[in-house]
Amino acid sequence: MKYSPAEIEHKWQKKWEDDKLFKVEADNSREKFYCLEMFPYPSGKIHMGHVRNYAIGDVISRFKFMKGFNVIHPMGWDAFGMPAENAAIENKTHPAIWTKSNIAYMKTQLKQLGLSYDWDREIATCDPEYYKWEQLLVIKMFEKGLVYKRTSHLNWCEACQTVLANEQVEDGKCWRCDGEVRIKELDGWYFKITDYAEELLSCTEKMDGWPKKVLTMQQNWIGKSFGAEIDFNIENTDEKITVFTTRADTLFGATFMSVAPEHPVAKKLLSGTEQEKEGLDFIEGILKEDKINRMADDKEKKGFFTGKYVINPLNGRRMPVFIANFVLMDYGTGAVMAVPAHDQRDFEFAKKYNLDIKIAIMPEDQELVPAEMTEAYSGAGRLVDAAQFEGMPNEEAKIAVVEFLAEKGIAKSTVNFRLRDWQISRQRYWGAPIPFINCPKCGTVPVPEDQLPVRLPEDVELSGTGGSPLRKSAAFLNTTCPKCGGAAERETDTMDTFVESSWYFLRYCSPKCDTAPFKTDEANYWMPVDQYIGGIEHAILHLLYSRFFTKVLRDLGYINFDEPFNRLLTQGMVCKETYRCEEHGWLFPEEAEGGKCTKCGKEVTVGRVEKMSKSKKNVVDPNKLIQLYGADTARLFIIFAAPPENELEWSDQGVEGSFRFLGRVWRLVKNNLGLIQQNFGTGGDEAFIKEMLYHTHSTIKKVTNDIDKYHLNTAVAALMEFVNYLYKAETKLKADGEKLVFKEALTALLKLLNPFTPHITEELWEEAEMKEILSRSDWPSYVEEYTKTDEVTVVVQINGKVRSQLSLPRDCAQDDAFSAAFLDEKIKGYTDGKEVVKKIFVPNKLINIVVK
RNA sequence: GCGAGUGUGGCGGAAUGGUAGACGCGCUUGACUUAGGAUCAAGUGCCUUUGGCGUGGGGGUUCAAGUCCCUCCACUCGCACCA
Repeated sequence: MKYSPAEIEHKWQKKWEDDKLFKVEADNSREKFYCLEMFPYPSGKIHMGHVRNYAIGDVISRFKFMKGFNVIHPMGWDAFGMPAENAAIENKTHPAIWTKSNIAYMKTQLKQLGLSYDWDREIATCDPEYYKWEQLLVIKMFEKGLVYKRTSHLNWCEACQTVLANEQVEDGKCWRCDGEVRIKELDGWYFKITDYAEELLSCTEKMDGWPKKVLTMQQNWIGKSFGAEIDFNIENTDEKITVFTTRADTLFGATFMSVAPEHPVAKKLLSGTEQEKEGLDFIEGILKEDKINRMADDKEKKGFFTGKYVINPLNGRRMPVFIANFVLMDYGTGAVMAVPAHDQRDFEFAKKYNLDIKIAIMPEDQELVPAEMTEAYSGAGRLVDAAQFEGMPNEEAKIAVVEFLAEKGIAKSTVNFRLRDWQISRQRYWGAPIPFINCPKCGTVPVPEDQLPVRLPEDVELSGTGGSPLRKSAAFLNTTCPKCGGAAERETDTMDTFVESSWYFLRYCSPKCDTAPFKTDEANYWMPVDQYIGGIEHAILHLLYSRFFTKVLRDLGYINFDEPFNRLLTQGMVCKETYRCEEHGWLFPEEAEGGKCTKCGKEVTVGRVEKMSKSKKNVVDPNKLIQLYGADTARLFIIFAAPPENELEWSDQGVEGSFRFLGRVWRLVKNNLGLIQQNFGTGGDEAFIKEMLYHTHSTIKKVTNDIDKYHLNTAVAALMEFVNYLYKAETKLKADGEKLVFKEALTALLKLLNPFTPHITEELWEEAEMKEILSRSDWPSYVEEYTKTDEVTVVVQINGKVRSQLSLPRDCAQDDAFSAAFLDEKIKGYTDGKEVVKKIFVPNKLINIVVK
């Protein structure tokens, strides 16, 4: 009978489901393993990136399951977000309907892959039973001072009609729609993630289960720097401007000051002056620019002189104050002291506007002359023109200058972070409502716990224009203040969807809990996640936010651990070459059959290998793949084709190869069903039996170790080798004892292969009349002794080059090995008449003879 | 510019400092076949083949280097006027 996956895969999926094979409960007497894959956004159907992510997770889960761990392996839906709302506007449906039907379809797709999820733990974040608890957490955070509202200059995506967090602006464009982002002054809600900056940073040093790359990215994003805040008096006033600097040692060289266009002091300085209008226009011009433009590489530095001066606190120098396009309101204090001699940006600015350049740091090996400088000098040196600090090494002066000014109360050393508070307001409908009431008398009042969830109103017509959709529902908007009972308005912003994904892994621990977000004892049992798997694109956003939430929930007393994810595996992208027809543009692979466009017959241009994407049409539909080859082949190919963290290049021929391999497994076991069902005595060719034991046990060892290290591709390679060997061994079987060992080899093969291709192995297992379900059976163990052969091949090198090979008894003595080597004919040819200078012996491996 | 990483056959990829190229794809030859895009067997780094050369280039450490060190080159990713 031929291997036909379609027939067997459905059967086993149903069986596992009916038996609730992967349903788990917390059990303190057993060691747990939490395997988690990043949950998907229900966009409509799954793509190969999902398949790869879940295939990797499933191998690990099933492996740990067979190893006897209490494995929690949940799945759910990151169900709030823009596409549902856009689809609703387009199709005049409700986002909930669109989302739910997508979830239903994608769930059938996931089930077709035979993934070992405990579906009883499924959650969807758009479910009020989910966001109710999120709202509660936000209120708890508010009570702790970790949530606040303020007006500021925010990133606004015109296409999405909403605000974006800093992290969500990539290359000046919206992370989701690639639309242009500009600055808009708006009210917004914030999470005080900056309170945790220090801990989020310091914990990265202990997170050795994460890829270094991701940790570095997070460290850079948090961006800790040591420096000082220094006050500068505004000339002829009592007011001051505070700057942040990491180079207090260069203060003697500060000749002007630059402030961000958004800085409140900018308008204040201009106020009432004759250049006020011109100055305001200048500010306006910069703020109006979109983010791509403003952040452009070669952006020219532009400034506007406010007409006002500040006084250098060290030497009393009058420093003109400029509004400058390159100063960031977001970083430090939004104002910088400009030291053109020692800062390249200030240097360029000074050259352009003809401002003073004063040397403050003189290097040992050259003499800086302002007029001759072509770029700023930012290296080390001694202070010059520096009063009592004259001649001091600049590193010392960084501290000394601040201490001196601190005594006068005009400076303090500070630590500054690049990390900003997390802006969570979105002016959209399809998100969790922010649970506050704005009362004209009492201000911001949290919605009382017993009134949660604040549900999304059903009566909103989505148009995509005209501001926040929730404002259009009178029933939602108008309410009474829980404090004073007076008329009040509900907050109409909804939360950034990254809030939902910041704690979903906790909800999985108690998905049905209706008294709390989750049960503390269950979370403390299951968490932290032992293995988290997902795309590198979440290196900062989702992973940083989740770490923040975990720490907050710990401090709120919900949980007792510091970090959510012990180990992180960032799987690589799934790529494929692109096809293009000059007339029809990008083509789907099936439209480029035989190098000709199926629409017009023209020659197809084969492009580079790129990430599979709808826009370039270089996609392979998981449904079709499963139809053609079955889920087992799809899983096997994806695991085998590349290490999990590498890019995976799609290869139709590679898929065929994986399918062929499963066919070989199928025939091998089918041919020997009778043998497996029989019982055998002992006896037979001892060497042959030893050989079979060697192959079996070293394969068990290799596959076990490889899966532990997540070298999944080499584990599969070892299984392929094993199957190749078993085909050879099969032809030599005679005696009972040989058949017995061969039978054991086959059962080991099925077990080892099961995490990768569970359906075919389960089917063969059943046909072999094994009693229990394979997925529930034990992982095979190996006997170390069997993994060693009696004879070993020892290579003989002359001067480091391999010249011969010897077959020697395992662990033979050094002297015996050398004598054997010197007796070897080939070696004699190299050693005769030569002086042996040195002899190296590596047991069971190698001999190196150095001759002269 | 700063930071991180990667460079191995025709391709994807293997190799605790110890036989470079496991495994797979592709290719070659053969077998079985009405047929082969099924299956099986053998072969497959390169060359001027008793041998020589080979892991991006150059240098170094070592008995021994894909692996460690220095340097250069190329590519990828992340951050990017962060004061």
